[in-house]
Amino acid sequence: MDVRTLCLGVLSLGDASGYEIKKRLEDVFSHFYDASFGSIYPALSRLQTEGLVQCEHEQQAKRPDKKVYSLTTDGRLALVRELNGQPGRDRVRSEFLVAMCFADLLPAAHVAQLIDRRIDEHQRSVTDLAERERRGTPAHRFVSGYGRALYEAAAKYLEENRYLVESEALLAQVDNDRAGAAD
Amino acid sequence: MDVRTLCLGVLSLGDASGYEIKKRLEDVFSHFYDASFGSIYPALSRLQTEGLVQCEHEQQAKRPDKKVYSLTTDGRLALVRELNGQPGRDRVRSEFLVAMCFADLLPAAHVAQLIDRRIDEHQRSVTDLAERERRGTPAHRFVSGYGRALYEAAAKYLEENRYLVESEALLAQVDNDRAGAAD
DNA sequence: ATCTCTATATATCAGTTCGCTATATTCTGA
DNA sequence: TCAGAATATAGCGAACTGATATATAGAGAT
Repeated sequence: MDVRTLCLGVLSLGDASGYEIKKRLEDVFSHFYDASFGSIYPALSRLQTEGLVQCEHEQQAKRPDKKVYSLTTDGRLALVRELNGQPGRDRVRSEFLVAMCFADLLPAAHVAQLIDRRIDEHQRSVTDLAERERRGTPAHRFVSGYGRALYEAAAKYLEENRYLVESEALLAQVDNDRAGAAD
Repeated sequence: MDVRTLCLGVLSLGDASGYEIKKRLEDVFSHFYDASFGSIYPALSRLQTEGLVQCEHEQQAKRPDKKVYSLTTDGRLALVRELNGQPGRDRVRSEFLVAMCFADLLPAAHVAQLIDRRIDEHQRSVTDLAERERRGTPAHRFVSGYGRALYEAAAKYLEENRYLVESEALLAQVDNDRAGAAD
């Protein structure tokens, strides 16, 4: 699955321009899929040449013109075919967790600050997703709830286990200070 | 943070070749960071030209030769400097959750199968990470535990809420069958 | 009043990264 | 005996991100 399929998916929920597709991705898919303008616009061009989407130019007063895309029959078929395959495995990239692995190289205060922020972010995500769960279809509630469950578990884990990395950082710091004093 | 920093991090735990770096990433960082050979080898070359790592050629009987890399003083400084900055936000890409958003376009049996597999995978991840938590430093236990907490929460959520998407798929299917029968 | 920031809208480009392939040897299990 | 996995490095096309360019308009700050 790539950005092209994702665009087909968003368009299956209603016609949209590239800009609007990005906004809807942020609404519905953020937290588990991102796509930049740099990938969306070329994706739409290619989908058009492949005949999977149609495009209509819409002139707007006081705004740049829009290219409003809509799914073709072939596009809908391609979307269903793609979704019927096995989804690729999740890909996660967390610089925060990499940093935590090397907590002993960091000042204890920095580690504590990173964890504080992280818990804050997670709690904001929980609030955000809980709001979304009240809107939308059951399927959208399902994915929002999935995200919420994970952020809640993460925040709880961080509260209960932060001592593990914080004490590592503190111990390493004491060792460093002692080495520094010995110079 | 990019693959270059990640290589510095792995090398701070001990000298290694590109191949070994990949293996150690799979051991310690998989579940929250991936890197392919196609990014690791060029990263090491560039780190060497920048003077952040050193390289020694090691001839092996019955195996291809190794290039064993080690951190330089500059390299260690660069790693600490990078880790002291603010980590970038997590990036997640889950094709599974995208598919769940469009459950109404899929056969109910397919949705059920996807969720079954997903729960299985999560449970295997939990076992795998629980094993790792028994080994390693407190910092490594911390990140493994973080992963485990999330997979556990995800599996539990799926069990308890799968009916949301499964009923959507079933309803859509009934509608389709009725439309088909009306032809 | 002016000025910056945000929003709307599309597009391109350099730099990163992934997945695949090539190359070569050895060991393991069917 | 023969395919596949493991060890080891390297290159390449395709995908994607983040930044930048271009243009207009409204909101809020100073």
